[in-house]
Amino acid sequence: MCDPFCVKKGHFIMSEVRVRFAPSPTGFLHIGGVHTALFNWLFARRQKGVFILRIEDTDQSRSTDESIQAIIDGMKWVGLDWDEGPFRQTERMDLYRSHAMKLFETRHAYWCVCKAEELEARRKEAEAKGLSPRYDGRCRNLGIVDPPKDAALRFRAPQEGQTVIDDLIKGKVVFDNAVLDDVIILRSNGYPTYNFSVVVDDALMGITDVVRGDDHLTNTPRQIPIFAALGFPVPRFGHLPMILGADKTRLSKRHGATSIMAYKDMGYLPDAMVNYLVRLGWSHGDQELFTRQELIEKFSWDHVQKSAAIFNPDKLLWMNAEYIKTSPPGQVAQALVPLLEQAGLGKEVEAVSDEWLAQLVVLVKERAKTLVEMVEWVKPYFGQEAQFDMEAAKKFLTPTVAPLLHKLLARFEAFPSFSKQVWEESFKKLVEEEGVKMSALAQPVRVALTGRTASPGLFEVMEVLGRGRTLFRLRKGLERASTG
RNA sequence: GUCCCCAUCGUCUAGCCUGGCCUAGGACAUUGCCCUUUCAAGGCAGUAACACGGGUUCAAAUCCCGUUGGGGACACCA
Repeated sequence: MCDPFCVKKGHFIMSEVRVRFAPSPTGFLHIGGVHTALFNWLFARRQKGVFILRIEDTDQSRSTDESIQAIIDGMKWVGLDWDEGPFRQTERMDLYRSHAMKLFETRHAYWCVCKAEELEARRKEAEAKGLSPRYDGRCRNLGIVDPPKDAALRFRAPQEGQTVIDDLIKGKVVFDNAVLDDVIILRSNGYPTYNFSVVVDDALMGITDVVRGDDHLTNTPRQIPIFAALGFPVPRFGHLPMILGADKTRLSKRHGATSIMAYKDMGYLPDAMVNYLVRLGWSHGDQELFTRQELIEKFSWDHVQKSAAIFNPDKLLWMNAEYIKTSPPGQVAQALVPLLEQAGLGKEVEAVSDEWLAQLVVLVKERAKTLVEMVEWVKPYFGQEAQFDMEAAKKFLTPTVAPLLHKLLARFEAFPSFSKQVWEESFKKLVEEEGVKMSALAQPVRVALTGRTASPGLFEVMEVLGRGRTLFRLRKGLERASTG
């Protein structure tokens, strides 16, 4: 085994793939973040490499511990497990400072005494004149060696030649170095800036493939010269297409929920989220549904789209419905329990078995597109009595149907135990004998059993309810019908 | 303003690299029909796209150039 960087013919032949997801903890983990994390994770798992979680919290004013927790919770929920970390950049300050000083010593960096306000004023002025809002290089050749406390350190970017990226997704991208700015690498408060801390960390953590959002593409030519100046090998880069809202602008709150945990609360299954997100920018022929294992086996950069994708909640909803229908019922039931408790059914849930809950899921899984919808579908099956929907009862539990209902009840009561087939036959026979339409009896029974006009098949409902409760509810329904 | 990226149905995409098999396939959504004890689910069918203009070629969705359109970046944010 050689170390992470084996150099061969000037290219890096990696013994092991090492990738990272490096969010900044300034809010909730959003859909876009999960998307990038997912592609990195898939690549790592496919290559049997290492997936690292790194928290980029060098912006003290915006980073919070709650956000870090939100990132961790979100990652865990979608099942993207990391092999190293979470690392926090604020715990690695010495590393950035020492490397920054190394750049200063090698004259790759210089002190800048321009004030932030001045800089902004100059930038605005340039913009007003229609010029590029770049740093004018004022301090570049001042040769400051003994800087005031509030000086910032700038990287002396190359001004000539080109920087070429052989992007994993976009292919060859060329930048003229003339457009490069001398970026600040150490702020006047001593904290490193993003473009510097990423380079130091990506190098020190042995990241072989830097895969991030499209919006970082123009950061890459800024970072490559820093790798070089520090004497580090340059990793491969890959820039993923962005996720846009329906109006083709960057996905944001305006487009609805963007926090991954909001989808958990809305009753989405993590596997459905992952499956939907992976299809945003990646494909494998015509296949839409993938198991996690299939994803790992089939993932490659070859079929990653170059263009941005629009987030389509309709398709996500469809996919969630697919997962609800096809996931193991016990697993769905487990995910449903917290939502049932939230709906105030904690006691009822406690009173039933896991098996019965799974049976309940099977009963309603075809009609619920989310777990939240499923809670509504499942409510009528808890408790002894059915909660009548007023209008439904008024319409179907009328004195007219009472005699019919009475006859049905009598027949059912005669059976010592429940049998779907036997009870259904008996039901149909009665309908035939009475010469009424199926629905004339079915709807009143449905309302009696569930309190509502829409439900799964009558006999499946009875099966879940059991003989005792079925008879009980039928009697209650008859009572209601008789009194009007 | 400068630089960079992108461009197939409304949306996600297959096909593009290695031109002909494309009268452009699948999925979501949508429309109609079927199934049906309700609501779903399911089945079948339909509407719908190669941004535009030039090349190259016997042949272009596929290769080249330009235009247009969209997106991104240009902070002591990440």
